[in-house]
Amino acid sequence: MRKSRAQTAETRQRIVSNASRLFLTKGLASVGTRDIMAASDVVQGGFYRHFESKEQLIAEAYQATVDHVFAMFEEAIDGKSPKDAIEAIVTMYLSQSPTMSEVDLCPLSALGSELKHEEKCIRDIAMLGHQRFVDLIKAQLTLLGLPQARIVAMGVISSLVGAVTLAGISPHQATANEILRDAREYILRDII
Amino acid sequence: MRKSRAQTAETRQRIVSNASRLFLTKGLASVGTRDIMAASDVVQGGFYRHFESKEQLIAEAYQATVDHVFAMFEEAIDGKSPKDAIEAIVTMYLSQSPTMSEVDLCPLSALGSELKHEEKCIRDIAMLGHQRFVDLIKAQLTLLGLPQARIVAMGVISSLVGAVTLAGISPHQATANEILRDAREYILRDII
DNA sequence: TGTACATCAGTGAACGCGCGTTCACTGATGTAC
DNA sequence: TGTACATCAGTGAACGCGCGTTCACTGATGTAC
Repeated sequence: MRKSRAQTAETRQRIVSNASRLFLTKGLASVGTRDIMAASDVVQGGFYRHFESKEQLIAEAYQATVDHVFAMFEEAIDGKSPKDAIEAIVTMYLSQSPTMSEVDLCPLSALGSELKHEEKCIRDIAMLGHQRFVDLIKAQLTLLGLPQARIVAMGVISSLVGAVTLAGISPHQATANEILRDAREYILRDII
Repeated sequence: MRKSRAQTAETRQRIVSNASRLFLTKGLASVGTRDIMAASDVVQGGFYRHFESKEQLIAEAYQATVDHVFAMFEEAIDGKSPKDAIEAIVTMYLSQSPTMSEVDLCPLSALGSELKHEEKCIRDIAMLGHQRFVDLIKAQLTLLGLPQARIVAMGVISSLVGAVTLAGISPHQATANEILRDAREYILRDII
């Protein structure tokens, strides 16, 4: 039952992709290797033909998510003025939600406090993603001529992550929307 | 081996107190009923003499933490001007850290994304704490005469929660400190 | 107030369950000649 | 290019482990008379 190299690569990618989605929506701890394999139409035992451990898959899935989120950001700001670019990113970031089925999630907000208890290699990947996000915002703020671009960029990102985290906790959609709407106003208030 | 009512109440309180500390530092999922009972010098089986389920303990521990954090806030701002009060709360909030052993943690930041997957009753308690926090900040901002006090209060809290969450993820203390320092600057910049 | 009984806090072992991981096995694919 | 063998992706069952929870039991405490 050995598969061709192309099929093997395709299966592996399908596993990473399903893992990303499941981890983001249900958390790292509550998604098991069986769930991921079942979603990928492979039996549980096959997991270790592709990955050394669940942790390695978490690392790969995280990295894939980061890359995907940044590809979306790049696409969203392409050709826009710095002002419009920042507004687009903030709006897009604050639109992510588990209830909106097909919206992509930022792992910093989706996993947040869960990452604290992961191994260093995963936290390193997470913080590299954070740094990349800071650089992206900072570059736009600098183009805008805003003073203290780094501090504002750091603050903006903390606000974004906090707002999405809090909105995710709220059992009431109205409260969640209020948190996100107010965060948008708060962040853009002195930029645009 | 039945204990007196006073001793029973004392044991129960010890369990809640230990549970709060353990949950805040290690997360809800990774702390078991055995860990909590062992830390409280009671054998695991005794758990269900005091609580119906782990979930009920989580709810009580969460509520106790919220009350404790607000008691600290009230004490910190007592007699201060609105400006000083806000600065005190922001500084205190951003000083919390698992590495600083005896600092108290806000459950919104400490548990954050983990709360998403908890039952409604716990998320309700969490959002009541959030609302209380918003009201506290909003009241001070209103005293300051700041326009849009509610929006700013919501934004400030999102920033605080996001910054502490991100700082907790960072494996490097220097990066964590930078996140917290920048958040402080970002938040206070247009208030003080 | 003193006694006889019911209550129940704490004990320590056990339950079922789901988890991450391992294993022997299979047969199509890849490789070496 | 064709053949003979080694590789290894996928299978399905099993492993040990820790979890939340349950249980029968003990004996000091609380209650009823």
